[in-house]
Amino acid sequence: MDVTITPLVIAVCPSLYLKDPETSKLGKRIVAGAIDLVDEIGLEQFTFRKLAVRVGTTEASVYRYFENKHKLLLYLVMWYWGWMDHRLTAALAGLPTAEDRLRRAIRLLTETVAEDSDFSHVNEVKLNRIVVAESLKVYLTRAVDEDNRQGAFQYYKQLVERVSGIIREVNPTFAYPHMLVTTIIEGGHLQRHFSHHLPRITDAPRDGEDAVVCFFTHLAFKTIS
Amino acid sequence: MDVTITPLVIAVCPSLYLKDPETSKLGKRIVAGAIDLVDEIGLEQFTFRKLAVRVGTTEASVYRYFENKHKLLLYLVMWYWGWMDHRLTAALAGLPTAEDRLRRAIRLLTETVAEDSDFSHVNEVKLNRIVVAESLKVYLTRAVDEDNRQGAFQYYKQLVERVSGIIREVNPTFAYPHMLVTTIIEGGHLQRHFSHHLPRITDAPRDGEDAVVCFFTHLAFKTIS
DNA sequence: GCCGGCACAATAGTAATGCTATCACTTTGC
DNA sequence: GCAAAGTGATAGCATTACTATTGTGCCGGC
Repeated sequence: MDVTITPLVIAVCPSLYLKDPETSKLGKRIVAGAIDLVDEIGLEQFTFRKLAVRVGTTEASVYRYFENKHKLLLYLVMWYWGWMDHRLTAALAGLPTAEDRLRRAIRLLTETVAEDSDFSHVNEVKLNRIVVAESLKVYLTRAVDEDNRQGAFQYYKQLVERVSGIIREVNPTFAYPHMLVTTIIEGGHLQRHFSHHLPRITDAPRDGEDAVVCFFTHLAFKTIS
Repeated sequence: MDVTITPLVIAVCPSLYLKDPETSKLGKRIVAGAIDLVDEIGLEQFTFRKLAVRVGTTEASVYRYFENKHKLLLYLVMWYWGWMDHRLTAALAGLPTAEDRLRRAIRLLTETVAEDSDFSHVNEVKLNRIVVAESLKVYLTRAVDEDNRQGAFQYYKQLVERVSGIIREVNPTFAYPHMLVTTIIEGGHLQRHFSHHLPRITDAPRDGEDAVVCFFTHLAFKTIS
């Protein structure tokens, strides 16, 4: 058996950084530290000064890698979608029917990431929490159009396109595959967030299953049927 | 015919303001000015100093009404949900079947607000755009739990509860009515936002209909069937 | 009509944040 | 061994978020 670990290379759009953090030790410490710190204190409280202290460097050095905290968040979120796209591809490879693949994809997209793959300096469990709690802010900005023009959302679009393709396989006449995919992804995050903070506007799980996964699986298959 | 205009009184949770803006001329100018300004420049660029200049008052005076811009946004968003709840109640009153009422509710919640009712100092068209573009930030904050404990989200919860009730009328065995409602509301906003800024991850409307309204109506009825 | 209180204007000021600049030292690549 | 690049250290400025102080006009109560 081949035990070579495929080096997980996720090439985030260069417009998101000034200097590629993957190319230096400090860069990786900055990314890893940012994930720790945003997960701990939230994006609002997060500043480059605090990050610098945490990582044991200076504010100016952080600014050599990232323009500002919005770009850094965008970098993290798009890294996540690049990673998720790899994961998805691997998980769906062996599945025979489009229905199976769709079911598996929805599960992967809506369930909580439970274990750190330890491939890289990135802690995927923490990153998943960040994505759930903060990633929508990446789109809800005046800078969306500019970021979009620079190709920042490429990995996200690619993943949405992939899952839309599966939906079209299941039902070629369904008119809204993209809207369904983004509704599942972002709706999943939101329901996860609500279940922690505003439980009264969500619903209890049935049969000990994960309510979010169940709900969106049910919703998807019914909607495209 | 009775031409008395019911004065639209929306009592937003007192924890959201320091001094009720409804009780003074300046308070109303602050609220109206905030809606104009956030709609124009977005929440990120919005500051109390700019608002004060726009309204012709001072920063310190604005701070007498609202603690900070997050609370002010929360005030605006909850005013919107109070207003929407009134609207919904009025629009559903005459409809005979639960299906009709659900269909109407989904339309009201997902379509764009096209005309300013002119009842008040609040411009509902602009406020609707603000809610679409910024309201999710109200929940995606470390302060959610505290805001929630103070009852800030009351109007939102009330509206979710009302629509959930209709869903239960249509299908009493459906397990996830709340999740479905919040998915429709917030998903609707997000799709509307995406259609303006990231059209490639949405879908074109069919038959000249509004794609967002169509999609969520279809999704809802299929999901609960 | 006078008085007290309130709302607001005007101004000042502090601390934190976001971001830039400079310079010296060290590591790395050739 | 040298040039170039990367980093640390420090300083600094503009803006933001928020608070405090003081004076003035207005309004209602007596």
